[in-house]
Amino acid sequence: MAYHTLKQRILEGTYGPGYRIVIDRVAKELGVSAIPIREAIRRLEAEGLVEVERFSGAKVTRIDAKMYEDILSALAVLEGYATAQAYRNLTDEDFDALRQTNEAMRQARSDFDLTLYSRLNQQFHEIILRCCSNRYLVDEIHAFRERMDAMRVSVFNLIPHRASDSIAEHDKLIQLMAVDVGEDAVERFARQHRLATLEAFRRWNEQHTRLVAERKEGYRAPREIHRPGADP
Amino acid sequence: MAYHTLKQRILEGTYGPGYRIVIDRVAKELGVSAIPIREAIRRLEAEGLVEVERFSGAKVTRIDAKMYEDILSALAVLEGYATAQAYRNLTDEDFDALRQTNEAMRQARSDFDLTLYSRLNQQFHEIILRCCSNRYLVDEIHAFRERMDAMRVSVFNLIPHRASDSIAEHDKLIQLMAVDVGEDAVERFARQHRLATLEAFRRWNEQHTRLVAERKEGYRAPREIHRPGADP
DNA sequence: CATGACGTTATCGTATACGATTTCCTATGC
DNA sequence: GCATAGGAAATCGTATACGATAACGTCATG
Repeated sequence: MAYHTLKQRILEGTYGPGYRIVIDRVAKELGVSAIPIREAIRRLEAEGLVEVERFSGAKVTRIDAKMYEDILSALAVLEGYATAQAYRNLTDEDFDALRQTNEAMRQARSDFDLTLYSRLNQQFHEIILRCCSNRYLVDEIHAFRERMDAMRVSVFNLIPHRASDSIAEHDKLIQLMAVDVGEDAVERFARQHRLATLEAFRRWNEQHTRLVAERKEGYRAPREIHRPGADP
Repeated sequence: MAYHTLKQRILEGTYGPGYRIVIDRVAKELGVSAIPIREAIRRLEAEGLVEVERFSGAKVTRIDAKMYEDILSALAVLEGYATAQAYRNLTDEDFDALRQTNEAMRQARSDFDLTLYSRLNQQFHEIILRCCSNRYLVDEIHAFRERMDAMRVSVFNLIPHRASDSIAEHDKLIQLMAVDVGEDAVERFARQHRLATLEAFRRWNEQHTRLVAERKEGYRAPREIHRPGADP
């Protein structure tokens, strides 16, 4: 299906920011007409992943550092609240899973296995989020995270992970939830945990001075030369 | 344009929850082919306003009381945070505008002019929101509010407005911001202001016992009878 | 070399046509 | 009256065709 293919390519960075998706070319490549491609692009547009300009087609949305920070801080707020709503629903098994996941993260950091580390980090937060009964909130958080992950792959892939701090903070969060210090304190800590990533990003961004979003300009599809008599 | 027409009809309640949008009929009515209608529906799908089932077309999303509450509480969290981020950017003119708007709301309540009251209430919060520099957050809040408003029109239009409390709370919020009691206090108050609406809704919903979302079933487009030889 | 004009080509947006699928209506049986 | 089956009609999903528009390449000029 066209939608899933296009979305995946955007999320994994094959189509970088600013890249112009040529509808006819994708249609030909996937063996369908332009209509389902156009429908897919309308969905992606509504999700904010592409921008559609009339008669010019769809470009992958370009993200600057400001927007990255804006999304990250909005995400911090929602995650903080969701964690506070969720933690009293955590079972003993959940707490065990959290501790094991964080321990595995510690090991992944020692092994310098970034891919595993990231996956475990997601898993850690997912254990908590799955206990939040506000499904709308959870869906929004997932959508925000998806956007963040896509940006990270294509643009901000050199941001330091601050792994040591994260793992220690997970330990602290587990403790706060286990002793039930109250929703306010849990919310504040969980929010700050995410906001610390924002602070790390800001410091990194200032050091690098240039506008990171300008780097790795989206790849423009090559233009096929048509000559009368030439093979298609 | 098809998208705007369809969206407006959903937002103003012409198409209620569960209503099946018949693509060919709308296309004929608007004087276009089915293709732009389908594209519009894909956008609305991604926005959560309709649900698309393969070969059965699009139905306006049905909302139950739980989802209404979920959205409302997520909105409360975001609005609280946005207000805390915005208030130090408010000018003297902004504060004057807030006081005037709240005074006009007081008058509208005395006149029992619900439409004006609601418009002024939106205006009040918009004055604050426009001073929030996190544009992503503001866009999300607008999207949430849009969903809430659509639900209110079509399903929950008898919810009490708790006007007296709201106006008093606006006065208090203005005061808290003016004396700069700190972001935490402002955030907490602004969040609670919205959550009070949630509590009012819950009380009202329990009193009414029945599942409000079942009421006012979406209107199904009438079926046109085709007979050979009949005029189109 | 840079810029602007102009023509060609690629691409976009959507109408029409048509096969696939679901919905709806009618007939029949209990 | 109600349930079920079957066929007709409505509707959906998308390929193809084609006019509208932007992108691109080439050429002329300063």
